[in-house]
Amino acid sequence: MLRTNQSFLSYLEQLYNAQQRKEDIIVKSFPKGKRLLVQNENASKIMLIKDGITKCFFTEENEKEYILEFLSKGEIVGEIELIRKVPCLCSIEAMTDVTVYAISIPYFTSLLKTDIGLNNLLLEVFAERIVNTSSRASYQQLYTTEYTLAKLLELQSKQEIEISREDKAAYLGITIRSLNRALKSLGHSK
Amino acid sequence: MLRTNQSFLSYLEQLYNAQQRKEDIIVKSFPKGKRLLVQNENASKIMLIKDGITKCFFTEENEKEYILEFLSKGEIVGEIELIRKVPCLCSIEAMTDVTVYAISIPYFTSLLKTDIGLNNLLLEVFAERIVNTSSRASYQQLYTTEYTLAKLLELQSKQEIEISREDKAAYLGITIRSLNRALKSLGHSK
DNA sequence: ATTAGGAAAGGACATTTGTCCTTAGCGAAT
DNA sequence: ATTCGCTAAGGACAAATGTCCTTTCCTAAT
Repeated sequence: MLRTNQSFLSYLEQLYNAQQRKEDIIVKSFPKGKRLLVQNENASKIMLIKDGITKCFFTEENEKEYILEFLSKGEIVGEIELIRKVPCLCSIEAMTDVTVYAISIPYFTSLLKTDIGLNNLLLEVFAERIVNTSSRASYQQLYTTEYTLAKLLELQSKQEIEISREDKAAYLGITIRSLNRALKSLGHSK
Repeated sequence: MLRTNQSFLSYLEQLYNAQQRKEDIIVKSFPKGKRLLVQNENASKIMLIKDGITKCFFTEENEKEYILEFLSKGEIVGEIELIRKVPCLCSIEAMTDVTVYAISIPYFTSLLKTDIGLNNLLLEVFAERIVNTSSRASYQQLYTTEYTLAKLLELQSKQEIEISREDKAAYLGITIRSLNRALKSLGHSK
């Protein structure tokens, strides 16, 4: 649920340190609450999270939010949009202060065409995401809220994140009211 | 919903015709109803659909099915499991008679490490799948059944597939009973 | 300490969805 | 044509979820 990717982070640190001109990859910071990417807008950079925690979420036309995943160290954002040449599918918001490696589009494009190591790393990331997203879609449809909430709480307790009730509800795709009921029936009344 | 990929198909036809030893890629057939991959079993080949229509679905522990997508010409299966080195996440079943290019694991692995063209094709496929799966997960959670059913019917009418009621329900993650109700309220009573 | 304002939690009702069982519809065999 | 048997559709009730509004709780100001 809180995704990280140490090998991708190492790979990018290497690229960052190796560059002569310090223009292809720069380090950027986002304070808590700021958005790294905004849904429907064009991404100006590909970013790889160096530190901090973000949430990746859709805002549907009916104003409801749906959180896809929580992204942390070593996770990349904006690359899907570049590959498919479309505006941002979802927003990425800093849940803590965040720093990123911001990679220029032309540089990243050239890497895509030449660097098989990057390609392999990306394939692994994508494979992982497909597995997560699709298996979550499946069990959220087919199981009760209580079951999926229990799974979320379990995952949360294994990691160090603090997830607000709003975010829990948005992750489960339910209302706060339903979340409260489910929490109560799981004995997490407080 | 019915996914196809002409460029990947052309790419593979080229590889198939180019091979000296006719062992790396062979053509295989599956009659309607047969499974190309079975959930939780290990895939012995990577397959690319040459002709026919398949469905890709999870079977959850509570016996319910959830259809992720319908795959046709040029779509690849088994590659995610290879990349992540895990057994099949879902089953792929032939909805019509199907023929595939079956690629040996060692050959595909070597292509992954050397062929940037294949890597780029795969990245595009993966990006597409992530977009589809995640945006579907989002609106299935946040919109009414009627809305998503209407979307399914619309997509179906644009393509040439016949989808049974069971499969429609499995695609929407709802029961047949709910599907019937939704169909009636949309005026598709028959 | 008291009170006012605002946000979070919960009650009540409406709507949706699932389960279970009955009824209707259809094809095959006689 | 009639009946048997199976499958699909729908009714009735139960459970789950959403909406709306009231109540409770917390904080800050006096």
